[in-house]
Amino acid sequence: MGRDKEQTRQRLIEAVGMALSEEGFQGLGVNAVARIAGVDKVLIYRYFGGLPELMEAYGRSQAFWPSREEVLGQEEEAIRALPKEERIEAVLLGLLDALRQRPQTIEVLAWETVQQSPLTAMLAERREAWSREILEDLFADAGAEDRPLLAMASLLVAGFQYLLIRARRGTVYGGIALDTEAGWAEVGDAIRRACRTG
Amino acid sequence: MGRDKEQTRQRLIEAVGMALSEEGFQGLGVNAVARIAGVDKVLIYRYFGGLPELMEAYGRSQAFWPSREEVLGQEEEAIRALPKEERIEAVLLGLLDALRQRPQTIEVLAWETVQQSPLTAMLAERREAWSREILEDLFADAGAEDRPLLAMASLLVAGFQYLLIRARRGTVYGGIALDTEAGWAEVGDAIRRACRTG
DNA sequence: TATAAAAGTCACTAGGCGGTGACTTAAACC
DNA sequence: GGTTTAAGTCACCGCCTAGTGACTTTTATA
Repeated sequence: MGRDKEQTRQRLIEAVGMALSEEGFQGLGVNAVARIAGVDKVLIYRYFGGLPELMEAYGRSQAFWPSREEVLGQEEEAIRALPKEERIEAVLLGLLDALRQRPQTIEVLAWETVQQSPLTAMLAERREAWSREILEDLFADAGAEDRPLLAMASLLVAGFQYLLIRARRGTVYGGIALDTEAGWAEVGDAIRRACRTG
Repeated sequence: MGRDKEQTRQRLIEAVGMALSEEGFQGLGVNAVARIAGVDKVLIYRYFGGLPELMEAYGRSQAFWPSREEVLGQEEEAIRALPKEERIEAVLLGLLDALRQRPQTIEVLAWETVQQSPLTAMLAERREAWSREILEDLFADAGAEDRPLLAMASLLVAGFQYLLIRARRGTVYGGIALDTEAGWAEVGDAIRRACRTG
């Protein structure tokens, strides 16, 4: 390959994503990333300062969290017209589907549970910002009396995120088969059931 | 200390628990465990065969999951008389409280999400067996039509387990303050709300 | 075209890890 | 009391990691 600093930077950033999907965050180190990028590891230090900064660049380059359109689909206006409970339901189901398409996000979520790093901190902050944004956008009509509903929504998100994390390696959790579509359909039904509350 | 093989074995097993609570499973290795036990690491190999086997002994020595009495408290008979939804609610709230008292269990749960090992497989199997047992014991009257309710229960358990895992390092998740009693009260309310469903 | 600056390579250090063989020391038993 | 056996210590190995300094090669520019 030619000598192109910007391209090499890009290769390194992409290598982080590859390392993450191929080996998980466990096998993430300067040596592995450099090897995957086909580049000398010293360039990680020269171009980024170190692995944490490279990770941060990777974090910035990726859309870890789905857009509102991706979560809500085409029927956004219809969803806005729904009562709060069903709106929550639609958001949660959309988010679950969107996250199932994002193995790298799941990997970083798993990472967040065991390590503090600039990347995980940034991602956590983004996630909180994302939920605040969705909240203000779709639930502008929510008041203090709706706080329990929103707390339940957070609990449900926590639940299926945990299941997504476990599904990477395990196959069953609490009787739910995480490696089958039927199992995830049960999860969807459980979300619906929890939201249909009064 | 005197030369007492059994006592040294015990010290090593306890050291695993200490290492787990003090440094998390990340800082878990033969060197760390031996240092904490105040013992030479070679004894880990001599007495157990290696770290995995020592971990297994630790796994066997610990009651990671609370007993039925611990989850249900004194009012077990009263709970048994409740309708299924409220029974589930009582079990979930009891389990949440019990797990909050068990930092080592939380640590192992976090571990399970990132590593496959004979030990984590064993612990996962135990957890599944535990929930099957509770199910058969407290929900013997449940049929196929109650499966959605039980799936929701699993999702809620997954949710608060994830929050417990995150609470070790993070402080807030989805707007819930994980480092305050008020935050956990919100979680409890969310569980109640989800169970009060038709 | 000569030169300077940047891109990329290579060899090395220091330290932590899991794991092992050879040793010393204490206890148990005849 | 002397000998055997097991408990515990120590020094070391090979491997992998993060990180660095010195080197070569290419490119751009004067």
